[in-house]
Amino acid sequence: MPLRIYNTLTGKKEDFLPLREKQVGMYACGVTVYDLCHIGHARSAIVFDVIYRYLRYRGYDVTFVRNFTDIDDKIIKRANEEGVDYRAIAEKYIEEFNIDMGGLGLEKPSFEPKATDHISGMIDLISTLIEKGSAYPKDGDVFFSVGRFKDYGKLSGRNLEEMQAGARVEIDEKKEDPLDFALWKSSKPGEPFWKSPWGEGRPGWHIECSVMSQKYLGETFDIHGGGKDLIFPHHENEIAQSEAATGKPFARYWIHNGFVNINKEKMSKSLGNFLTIKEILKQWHPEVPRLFFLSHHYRSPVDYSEESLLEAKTGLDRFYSTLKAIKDEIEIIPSPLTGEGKGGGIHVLEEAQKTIHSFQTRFEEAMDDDFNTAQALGYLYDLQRNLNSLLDISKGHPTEAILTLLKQGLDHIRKIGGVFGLFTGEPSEYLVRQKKEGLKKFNLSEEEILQSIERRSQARKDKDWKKADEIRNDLFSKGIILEDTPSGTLWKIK
RNA sequence: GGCGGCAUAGCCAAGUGGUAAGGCGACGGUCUGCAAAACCGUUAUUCACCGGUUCAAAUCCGGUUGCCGCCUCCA
Repeated sequence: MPLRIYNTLTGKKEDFLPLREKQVGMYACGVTVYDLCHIGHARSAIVFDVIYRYLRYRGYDVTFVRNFTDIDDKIIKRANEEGVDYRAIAEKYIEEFNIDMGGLGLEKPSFEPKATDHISGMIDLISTLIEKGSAYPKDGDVFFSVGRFKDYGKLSGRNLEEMQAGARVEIDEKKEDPLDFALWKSSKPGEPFWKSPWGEGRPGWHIECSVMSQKYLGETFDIHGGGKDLIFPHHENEIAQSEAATGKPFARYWIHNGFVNINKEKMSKSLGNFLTIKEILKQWHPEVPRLFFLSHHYRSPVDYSEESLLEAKTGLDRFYSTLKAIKDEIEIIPSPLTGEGKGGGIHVLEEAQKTIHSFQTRFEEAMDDDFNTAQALGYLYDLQRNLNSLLDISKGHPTEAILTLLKQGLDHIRKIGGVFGLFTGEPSEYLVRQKKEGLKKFNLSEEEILQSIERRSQARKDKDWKKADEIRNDLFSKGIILEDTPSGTLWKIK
């Protein structure tokens, strides 16, 4: 069964057949570096990170390009506000981007080109477009003539008449048609500029992606993606420029991720509900937002809320607990495998066997269906429940059969974790980290807790249940939950 | 005004023709001194509403209502 991808260009799920067998060229629009990245950038980045990882899991050799827009009106504005050179702004926010995305556990793309490193390529492309009659210079600016590109609107599903009818486009005297867009903008005094055949200026926004994608991936390549908001005009314009210049199809599969709302409201600076990645990472383990996003289909809008993130955290905690329990069972148990388990485990064993053996197929089926990570996670929860059942019947007396299944299950979780960027930490370290952060939050010391546990253990030995329960309730009110296990009393954060 | 999307349990969420995954929560049970954790069970005869097509519809078609996005910089 082939991988199927929903293609914005056709509005349908299509079999994914790359241009060259076993190789994929993929371009994702990155960010304009004039401010800190927010949770919406995080979603987009995570979506394409997982697509990148899954394609490689599927055996493709993937060239993944993600650009930086490092020259643009907003950057210039910011630089003016802060009284610094535009390059200082760009550099600063590229650095912050790298810190944030690293923090989220994103893999590095194959290439991360910057717009300003490709100005001459843009000038060449613009020249070609002028030669071919698709663009026209006017007083130091160059515009793309939308009316002369017959396929204009094919990505966003609109036609020229409609757009002109409802046009809210700024009327620019220089444009032959209000829908035409700038390929090159002349610079005003004091603005950064590059020399060009049309005078000093800077590139328009869309041209950079056409140039950089084609430079690293060829004139026609497999996948182009970004947030839904980029469909129009950005990606529409990229197609127009590129195809008008080369006469060949540009990107073959267009993938767009849905938006992030915050508490049911669109995230925007004016509403003041703008969440940066730094704020998220201060509050949550990086895999929490990841699990949260992957619990939804990448094309659906997603509502970010404290509760949803907490739910994701609960899920992540459980996975790590299961992972740790499995490791303990496999590693710490002394060798003679005399165990009989608890008995009555035949049914559990068979059930688990079925789930574990079919897991990989089900995972791949889900992912092959337009990267249905939510479905895949459903299977992962199934797997986890079965593994916990095995642990339950094993409890310190694993049989060969149980150990084998536990190991297979562990391998599966690890492998899927590699595709999803989840469960990358050592379970025990993850759990310790959760505890430490919880202690800080509740302003408690571990020593204090251990002393209480010690006193309670003594009370329990004395069968002084009243005292034991008092101590436990006291800790509970401070945010600590106790678990009595055969190997002693454990504690965790509420 | 134009274009597009969405509506599935208390909440979150998969599911595009074959009889409703999964998670959180809640309740009951096993275990436990009691709990916690884990496991088992229960929690949508039904997928916004009304029609239609079909042997069969959450899924397809038409209509209604409600929400959202895009058309301007935006992940």
